[in-house]
Amino acid sequence: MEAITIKDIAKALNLSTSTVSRALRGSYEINNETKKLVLEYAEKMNYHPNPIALSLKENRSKAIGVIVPEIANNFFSQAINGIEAVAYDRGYHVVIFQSHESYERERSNIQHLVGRKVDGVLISLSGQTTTVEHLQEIQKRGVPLVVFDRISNDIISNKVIADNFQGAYEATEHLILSGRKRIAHITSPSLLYTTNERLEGYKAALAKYNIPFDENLVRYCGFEPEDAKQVIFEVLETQKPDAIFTASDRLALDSFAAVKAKGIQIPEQVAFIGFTNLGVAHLLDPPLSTIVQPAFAIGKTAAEMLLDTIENKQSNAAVKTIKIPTEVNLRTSSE
Amino acid sequence: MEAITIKDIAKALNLSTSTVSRALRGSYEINNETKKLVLEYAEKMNYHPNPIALSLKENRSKAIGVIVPEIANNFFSQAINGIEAVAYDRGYHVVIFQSHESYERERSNIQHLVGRKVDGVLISLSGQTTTVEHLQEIQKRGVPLVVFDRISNDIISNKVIADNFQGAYEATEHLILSGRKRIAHITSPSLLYTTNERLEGYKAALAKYNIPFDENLVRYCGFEPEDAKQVIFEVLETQKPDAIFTASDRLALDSFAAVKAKGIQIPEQVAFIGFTNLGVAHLLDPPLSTIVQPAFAIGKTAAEMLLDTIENKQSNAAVKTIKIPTEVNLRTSSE
DNA sequence: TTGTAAGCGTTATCAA
DNA sequence: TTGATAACGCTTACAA
Repeated sequence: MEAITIKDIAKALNLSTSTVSRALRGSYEINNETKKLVLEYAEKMNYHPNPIALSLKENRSKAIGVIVPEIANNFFSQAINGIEAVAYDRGYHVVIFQSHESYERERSNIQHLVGRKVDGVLISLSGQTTTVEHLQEIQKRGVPLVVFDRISNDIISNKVIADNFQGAYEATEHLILSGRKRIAHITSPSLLYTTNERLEGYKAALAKYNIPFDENLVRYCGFEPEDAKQVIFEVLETQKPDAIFTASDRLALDSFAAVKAKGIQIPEQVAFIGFTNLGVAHLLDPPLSTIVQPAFAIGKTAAEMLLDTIENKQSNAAVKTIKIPTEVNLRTSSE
Repeated sequence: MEAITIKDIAKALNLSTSTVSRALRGSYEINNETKKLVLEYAEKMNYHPNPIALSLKENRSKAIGVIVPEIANNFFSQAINGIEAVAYDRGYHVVIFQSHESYERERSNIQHLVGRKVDGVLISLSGQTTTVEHLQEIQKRGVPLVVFDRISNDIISNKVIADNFQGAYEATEHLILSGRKRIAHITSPSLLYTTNERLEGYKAALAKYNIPFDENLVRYCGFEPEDAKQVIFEVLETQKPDAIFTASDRLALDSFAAVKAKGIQIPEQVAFIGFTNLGVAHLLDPPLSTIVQPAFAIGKTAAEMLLDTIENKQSNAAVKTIKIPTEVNLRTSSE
């Protein structure tokens, strides 16, 4: 069951490989008879062009590379879902790598991908990434790049993110309108772009209702599970907030558990949350309001931008940053 | 910033491409001086062999294909995590496709992958797949195959699954030991292999404690969200179970919500559950016991089997099915 | 309308 | 110890 090649067809039909090649791609300069002959034989023998040979010839692979911190994370797996959907429709393959929040691993992944001659790269930066030379490097090589969600101001490229400002604003406003004044904000590391956007949304809502911003109510938290517990207990103890606004499902659940464990009265809680836990937020008591990251749409949009760039190769196109609205599900506790 | 090739090195150093090639791979028949010269220059110019050219030459791609029903599913994204970990360590790339539970899409994915000349395929069958000709086809082409989780008896190949029998047995036993007698089992479609394994585990536990098996307590449920609700309400109404054992996190949460909504007393509930919701099961009231599918280990094991097969090409190796134990977290409600 | 030949980057065979 | 050449599968000038 070895795969059949153009050469096999040529031999069988007593033609040259070039004639067969042209016939297969429907070139106008080929006799209709010959064309039909070739096409029928190819069909019969279940011929498929060898994509590796094509890649070598044309110096492209019809594959795109995706680098995410962790695949097993609702947000990223949803995003990959969106990416795969677009790629499949447009005849591209998706090659996946994880950086595991490591800068070194991310560099290595990039190397692999450019070595593999992917036609473009979609990346969400690792938590440790502070320099973007590796990204500039692939840009210099002419490989199109779209950065999504974990973006950086240092790299000039197309970007896609959730509208974190809007989500944070709406969520904070909801808490204020339900009577809360001391709203703790437990969030991701301060150097992430999204962290800042959320903080600004939070601040803007406070400002609108003339509540002074108190930085004692804000806590930045790394990705280690241990960090979270400490930070949460500490802010609950020392600041006595009357609501909590957390920046991830993990932080949301940890703070929820902390509230329960301490028997503290926190009737309102809001979380930036991933996809799967959506079904659970309203089952908790008090129920969690959620700000759902539009992960699928982000992946889809990023992939579309990338493939458009790859296929049009508009060198004049200006880079842009697209913000996708978050979906805010507000729930008030029935105190 | 075009990539540098062996030819460039040869020209620069006034050598032939074959000499350079040999020097780079450290062939013993090359003068040490020359070798050093070449290696240093290659290093300096940041030379990397073109994997596509290698693939064409060696008729392999150092890439494996993965087909799963849905990426954005905790179980599968965890499994892909395991797959990627192994693949990365062993220098393989992972190309991802989703079947979206569609047989046609699965066929198409397989076509793409063999067309791409992947060195092997990892697949978890779609819910609609009832025939395995497409898999036999790739086996005929000599492409190694490992089926994981959603397996089929019709295909003869290496397989990796969770030990669903053991998990279901332990969970059911736990419910029995906490005093339950009418344990409803809400599970996946009856033709899936795992569904049957779980049912057998459930039955075995009942048998051990002399509780007669009552098929009225068992409900099979498709992947449509609508199916679930109906089935759950119906079994709660008509059968008045005193415990529920569900086969997925979705079913678990839906039944939990149903119990709450109806105000029914179901103090014990157990679920086969994915990864992320783990953190939430104990926060519910009553808490859910969980049977965690060892998704990462399944992916890892499957990938290892596949790469071993690819690299050893032992044609004499008998196929085997590996069962990975589930992790059972038992929680009793404090009635 | 069809064929010949070169080339994509690499390695293997054979010759020098 | 090194070099010339063919080959992997395909496309495309250029020739016929």
